[in-house]
Amino acid sequence: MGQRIQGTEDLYGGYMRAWQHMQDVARDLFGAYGFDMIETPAIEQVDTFVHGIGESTDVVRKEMFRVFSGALMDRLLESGSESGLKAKQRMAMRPEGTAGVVRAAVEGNFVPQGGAPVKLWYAEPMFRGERPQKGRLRQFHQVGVEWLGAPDPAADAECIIMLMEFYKRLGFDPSKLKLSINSMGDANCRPAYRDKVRQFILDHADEMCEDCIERAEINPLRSFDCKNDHCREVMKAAPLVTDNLCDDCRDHYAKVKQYLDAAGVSYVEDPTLVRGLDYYTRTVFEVEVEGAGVGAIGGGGRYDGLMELEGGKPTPGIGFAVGFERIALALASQGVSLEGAEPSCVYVACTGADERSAAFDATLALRRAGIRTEADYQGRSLKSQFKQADKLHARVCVVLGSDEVAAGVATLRDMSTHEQVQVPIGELVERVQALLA
RNA sequence: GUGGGUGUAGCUCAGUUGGCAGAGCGACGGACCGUGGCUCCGUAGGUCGAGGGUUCGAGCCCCUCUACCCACCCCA
Repeated sequence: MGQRIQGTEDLYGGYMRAWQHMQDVARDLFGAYGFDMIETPAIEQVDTFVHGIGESTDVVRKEMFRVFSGALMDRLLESGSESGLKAKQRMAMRPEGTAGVVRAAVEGNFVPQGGAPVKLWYAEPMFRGERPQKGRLRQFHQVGVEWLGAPDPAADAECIIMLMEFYKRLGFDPSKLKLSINSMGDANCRPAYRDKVRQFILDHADEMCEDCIERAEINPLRSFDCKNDHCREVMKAAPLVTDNLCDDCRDHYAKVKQYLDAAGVSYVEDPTLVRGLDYYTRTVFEVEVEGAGVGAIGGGGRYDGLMELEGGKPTPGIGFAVGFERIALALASQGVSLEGAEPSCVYVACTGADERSAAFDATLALRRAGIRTEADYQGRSLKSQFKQADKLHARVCVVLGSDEVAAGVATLRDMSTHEQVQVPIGELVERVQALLA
């Protein structure tokens, strides 16, 4: 017998309804902000992710699931090297959503020269080859948005405002959420700043952990959120992005904050907030729930260079992603369930084999009218049919016994008031509808 | 990749020094024979994660494997 792969989950029952509920909330809210849904393939060329996410990131270096056909895999095992592969033969399952959407936007020319911005949202599984733990899976689900072609800082602010509204609609108490924002600079000012930090780490190499010294060359900014307390202490003296922004970036950041203030969104400025994917420029943000212990429940930022990295024309972009599983955990820690209520139904009970076909007819008639209807398929006693109806949260139970069938009527029992009425079988559907209304 | 923990009924878990496999909840049936929730009574349900070892005897001790959980790294 086969087994489920570690770090993957089957979604069904209440958990499935929770995922669907999150998508419904997203559709409503993001729709009001003008976003349309997009679905991109779960597998893309490795290059799409390498160019976008960045070669130096852990996500690309060790967490991507690579995909090969059986025949290709045989050849690879024989030759012992993938150096002879064409780009299209080097595939990976998407570890995040942005790179694929941007690739699609380049390929489909979603934002033609001088064209209007395009706003897209997605709800898709993502794949990362890491060891599972709390709030971390190998296949997990994200809802995210990408807004391409809008350089205006108002877009940054609107994204963040929409994100915070999303949490609220999912059931979070906004006062328990911590929104952190920062600006990471752009192609003009970041390289110089990055060098400064690299130099700072090297100057303090004797006081810092091995990881940080390694980071100095690969991605020095990551040392700001090193788990090592001493490293963080040392990094407190390191140069801050905020002091090293170029005029345009400083101005942009100031306007984003201005818009957030105007909208009454509270935030914390965190000059050490550095999102782990290389494509971010200028505004970055992240949301955590106090005491939930599941890490960030969402994050995003601006990526003005990404369209070019993916082979398109220079086009600004901004977006965020929210992890479903973490949202569910974080909400649970706040005592809120993401699951929608189990759907109610109508139950058709009958007293024996002779009445079964009358029950069959009634069940079909109700379903054809769009009413969720259940019945007994195990030949159980009337008593246990009622138990079943109760368990299914039936609001109305239709009883078809020998008396009813002989008289051409059905008994309708309102399960909450216990009131029963007999109705002509021909009026069954409308009388049930009246009870449900 | 590294480290720690756990695995016993559908679920949550007890199980003493190695001595007949347990409870609560749930499921099912009945009391109420054509009516659910409450109460009471009863019934069913087990490869004790898998394999090997020690022993008269292993859920318990030893070895190997495996799955899951948690933590590091990184991230949603």
